[in-house]
Amino acid sequence: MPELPEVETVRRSLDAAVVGSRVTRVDIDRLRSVRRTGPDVVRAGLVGETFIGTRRRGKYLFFDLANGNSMMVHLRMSGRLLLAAPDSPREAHTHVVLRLERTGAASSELRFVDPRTFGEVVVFNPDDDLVPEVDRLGLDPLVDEFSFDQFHAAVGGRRRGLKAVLLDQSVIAGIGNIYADEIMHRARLRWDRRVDTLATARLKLLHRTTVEVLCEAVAAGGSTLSDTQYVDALGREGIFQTEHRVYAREGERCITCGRGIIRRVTGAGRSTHFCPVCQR
DNA sequence: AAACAAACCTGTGCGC
DNA sequence: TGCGCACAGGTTTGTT
Repeated sequence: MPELPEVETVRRSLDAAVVGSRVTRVDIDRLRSVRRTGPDVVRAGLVGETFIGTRRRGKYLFFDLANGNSMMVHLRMSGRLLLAAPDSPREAHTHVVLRLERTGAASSELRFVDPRTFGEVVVFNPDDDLVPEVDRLGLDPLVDEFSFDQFHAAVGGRRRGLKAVLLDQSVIAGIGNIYADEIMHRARLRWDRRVDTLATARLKLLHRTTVEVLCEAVAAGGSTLSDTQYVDALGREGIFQTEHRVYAREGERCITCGRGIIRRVTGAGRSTHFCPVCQR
C-alpha cells in the first residue's frame, strides 16, 4: 500500500493528535505485529510516556517520546494507522491500540490495523541497534537535501536498470512500485533503461520529475486504489490516483502521447506499467 | 555487483 | 454459488 506520499500523509494527519498526548494503555492482539521486541517491551516502553514529535524517513514512521525513546511503525503492504474514539468499534485486523490522553481534550486511540501482518511496531532506544535498516536508507526526497548533485551522486552511473534503482531504498528512500512507474513515465524513460547510459540532461529531468511527482502526490493526499485500502489516520482517501498515467492502466491509450497503449510487464515479482511510445 | 526467486500473510477479483 | 488461481502498495534473505 503505502509509499512515501501515503506515509507522509498519514504522518501529517495524526501529528496534531499524537504530539503532546500521553499513552495510558496499550492493547496488543497480534504478537506478529510486535515481533521484533515482543509485547512487553512495547507496552512498558509506551505506557506513561508522552509523544513529543513525529518524523518520517522513506516509508518508516517515527513517534518520538519525551524520555528519548521512539516508536517506529512500518506499514509494509497493508498497514494502516487510524485515529478513533475509544468507544468506536475496532475494525478487523486491529493489532495494536494505543490509548492517548491529553489535558483539555477527549481521550482517543491510535490503532494499527494490518490484514497481511507484514507491518510492525517497534519501541526502541536510539542507543540500541533495534532498527538497523533505517541507517541503510538512502536520500529522502522530502526530508534530506535533495539537490541535483546529491541525486547525481546517489543514482548516476549505476549499471542497473532505472526501475531497480528507483526502488532501491538504499539509494532513494520512499519510492515504491506506483510512484516508480509514474516518475519514469513523466521522465519518458523506460523501466529497463540502464542508468549509466543517461546523459546529464536526462538525469536532471529525472531528478526534477521525482520531486514533482512525489510532492504532487503528497499534496493530493496520496493514492487510494480501487480497493480503498489506503486512507489517512482520519479515514480520508487520497486523490492522486486520478493523476496516474500508467499504473493500473494496462491496455489504455497513453494520455500523454495519445498513441501508445499502456503495457504491463512482470519482472522480479513486480509489475511495471509503461508506455512503449513515449518512454525510451 | 546485480538479477532473480522465495519467503513472510490475508484478502479480493477473476475465469470457469 | 463455489473453487482455484493470480495478484496486491514492501522488505529481507538466499541463490545464481
